[in-house]
Amino acid sequence: MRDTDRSAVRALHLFADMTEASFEAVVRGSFLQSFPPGVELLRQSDTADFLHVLLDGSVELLAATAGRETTIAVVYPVASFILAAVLRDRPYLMSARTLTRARVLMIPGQNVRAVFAVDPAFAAAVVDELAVAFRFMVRELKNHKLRTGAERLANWLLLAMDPGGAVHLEFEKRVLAARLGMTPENLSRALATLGPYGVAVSGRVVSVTRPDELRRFAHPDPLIDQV
Amino acid sequence: MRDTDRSAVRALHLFADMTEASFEAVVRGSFLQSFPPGVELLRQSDTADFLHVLLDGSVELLAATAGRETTIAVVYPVASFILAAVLRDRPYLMSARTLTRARVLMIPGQNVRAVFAVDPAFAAAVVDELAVAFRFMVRELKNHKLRTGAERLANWLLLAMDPGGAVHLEFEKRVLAARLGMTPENLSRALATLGPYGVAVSGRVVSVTRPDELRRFAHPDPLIDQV
DNA sequence: AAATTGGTTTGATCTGAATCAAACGATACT
DNA sequence: AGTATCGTTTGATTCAGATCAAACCAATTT
Repeated sequence: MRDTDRSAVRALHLFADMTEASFEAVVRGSFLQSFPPGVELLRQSDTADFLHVLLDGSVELLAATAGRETTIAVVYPVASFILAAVLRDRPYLMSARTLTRARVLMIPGQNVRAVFAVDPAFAAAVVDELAVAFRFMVRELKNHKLRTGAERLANWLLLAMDPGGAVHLEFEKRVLAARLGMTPENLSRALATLGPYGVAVSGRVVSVTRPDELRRFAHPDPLIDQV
Repeated sequence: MRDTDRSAVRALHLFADMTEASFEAVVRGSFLQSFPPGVELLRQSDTADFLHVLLDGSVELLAATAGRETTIAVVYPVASFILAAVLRDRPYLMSARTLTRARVLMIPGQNVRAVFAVDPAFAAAVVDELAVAFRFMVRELKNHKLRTGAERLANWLLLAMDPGGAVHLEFEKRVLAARLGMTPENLSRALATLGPYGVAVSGRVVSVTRPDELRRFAHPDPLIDQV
């Protein structure tokens, strides 16, 4: 690993407080790798050999059964993924696929488990990360079970818009659709249904002209949307 | 706490490996309480003051927003709940309500966080519990997004049936419906649609006469259904 | 400039599930 | 025994989304 990468990794919440010796022990045998878009990083049901930490780009977590497939979450830097599988040394429950070009740090699961046992600061950081991940999953489940597609979209827009009310999509709409748990066709329709609440689309720019009205439609809820 | 309760609690996975001193520190200020059915143990958005451990009975975890409500999970003994909120000292994301008469051990969140910092065995158990909870949530999300109601029911029956193919429901069908994420009406219809695959209902007993056929319909998947 | 490509939008249809409403059935109560 | 109560079932309707299909549009290639 290059020195500049090393210090970037060291600064991550997960590794910030641990001792230098522990950090060495975790990083030994790890490798940092770049991937092009659309690469499958790991497949559900494989055994959890490496903890993955996303440093750049974006990664989609997805799950499949009986010929169907769904996006569970989209990961942005800096975040670890599949920590739970690594800690328990069990098979992955989800597959992971790069959406964009991505840089990923891969840490042998053994290292994580070994250092966890001896460095309390690392243990605390791991628990924190895991608790956040758990709560994220609960939020996602609530978002999905308690809201319609248009409502999920409205709340997403309210969070993503800049102070001027503009949202610049930095990825394809199909990706946003997957992230929001709907088909591209339905995203298109959902955007149309938000028209009367002051939402207008022009290519990759969505403008929210009457945020208060959109908020009334969206019913934002800190227990779901808050980061 | 009575001695017999004390040793029951001590035997829990979460507390089994910790030192006696740590256990004392966790349990000091905890209390064991019995509740009748239908009692709200905690409400979403309240601050997480107590870690709850269910010793007897069953508890429903539910979430609400904008006037809608949904069941997230049903907890059976012995299991902790809302561990993540307690560890992070953040508001609960879900409410909890007893389904049956229930005995619950309530541990001050401070105790959990304090002992976590000093007892590695306890820290390890906490992480284990949390990782299991996370993976449970992923499974639930997959179960819900990738399957129809009838399929969820079919898989539930396959897991719940005894070797003779009988399932004795020990709760009302409305509770099962909530657990499976559907309305009571749709549970009734789902049971009817499974008729051609050898499922017959008689009061609170469901019999599966042709398990292999039901399995073909259900597409059981270890990454979703396995415990 | 014409053609190809791939993402997006629009329209029509179909399916899964919620809702509304009424009937049904078992149990507890008077 | 008769009656209220509550959970369950059945039927009709509505709604949210997925799917299928075609049109559209923009960017790039030839």
